[in-house]
Amino acid sequence: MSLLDQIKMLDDGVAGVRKLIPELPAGVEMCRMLVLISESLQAELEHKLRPHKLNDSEFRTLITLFSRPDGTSTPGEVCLFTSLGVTNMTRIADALVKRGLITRGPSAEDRRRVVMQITPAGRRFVRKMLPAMFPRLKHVFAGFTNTDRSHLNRLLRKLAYNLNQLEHAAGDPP
Amino acid sequence: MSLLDQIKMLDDGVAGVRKLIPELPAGVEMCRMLVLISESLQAELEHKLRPHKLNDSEFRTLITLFSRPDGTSTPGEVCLFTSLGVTNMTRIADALVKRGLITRGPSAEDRRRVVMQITPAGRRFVRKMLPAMFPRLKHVFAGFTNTDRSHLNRLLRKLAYNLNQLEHAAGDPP
DNA sequence: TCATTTTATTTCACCAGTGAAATATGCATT
DNA sequence: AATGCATATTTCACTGGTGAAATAAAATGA
Repeated sequence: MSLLDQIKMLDDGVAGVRKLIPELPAGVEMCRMLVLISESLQAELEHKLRPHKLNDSEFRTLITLFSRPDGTSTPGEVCLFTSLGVTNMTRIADALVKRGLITRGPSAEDRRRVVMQITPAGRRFVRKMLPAMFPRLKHVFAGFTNTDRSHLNRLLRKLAYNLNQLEHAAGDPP
Repeated sequence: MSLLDQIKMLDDGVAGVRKLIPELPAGVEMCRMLVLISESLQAELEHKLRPHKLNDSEFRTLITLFSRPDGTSTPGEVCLFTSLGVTNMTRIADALVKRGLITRGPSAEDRRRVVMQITPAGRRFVRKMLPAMFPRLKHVFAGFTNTDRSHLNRLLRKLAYNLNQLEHAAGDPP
């Protein structure tokens, strides 16, 4: 089923609920739509990655190392940038090491730490893969004017701000 | 780490990549931000559900049945509305049956089918749970004017439209 | 210095989603 | 009515994320 079909069914479903519970706030459809769009974006990315036998997590990890000045970082730090859970990092790094895209070894300064470093092959991979994604990425925003873009950016950040408050509020907002 | 922190790290990370690959299109941050927001929304919902020992999938399934005129549907149909995979439906229905929120039995007309029906307890549960979520849901859109809302709605649907085209295009867009 | 606490990574058991294949029924065509 | 195709659900093996606990090294400080 296509994304638009999914959204259609979502709208129908919410309409059905609203008939029974009219107080249902207006934002539900948008929240769910946002989730659907996000899933579709992820799927799009994974689709591009699959032929190379990498998944989103592994790619994000690789890119994070790529973007560091010296191409190195530690599992904990990578997780800060990628929003991945630390516990996954071991497995992800295992996979990248096996593919020869990064190396991993103990840190000299602090022996609790592990340093991950992108290899030349890893750098080549990123430099080849990333640009290959640009056309599709651009198409996602096709027909968006500059003000469209900046509106969307502003509204998403506002949403994030509100959500952030919710995270920190224990119970219901006043 | 809070959502705003995550977005901060995301922005920093993308900036780092852009230094090395300046052609990186403008939309990346927004795409990733969208995913982060979606994850946060999901987490928020699951947080509300956890005390009741239900997860998002189970709740969506329950609400779908709730919204049907006769409170019944089939696994396949529920999946259309919820965007869940059919293969998960067995397990999800198992859980809901065990909790006494739905019943499940063979269909009289078509014996390939299974009919799921929400129980009175299930209806009570929805009627109690849903309104409890409204305050937080409203807070997500706090500070949004009506035009904000309709802009966001329009832009998200436009995004969905573009993504939908990508799904159907085999390779890169022309 | 030695005990305590903090930090970094890993391991493990569990939960949830996925695609491929199995099963079972219905439907259509000969 | 028999064959083959379509539909609906389930099963299964696999992948990936999560929290709690294990491990190990550094930092703190009496």
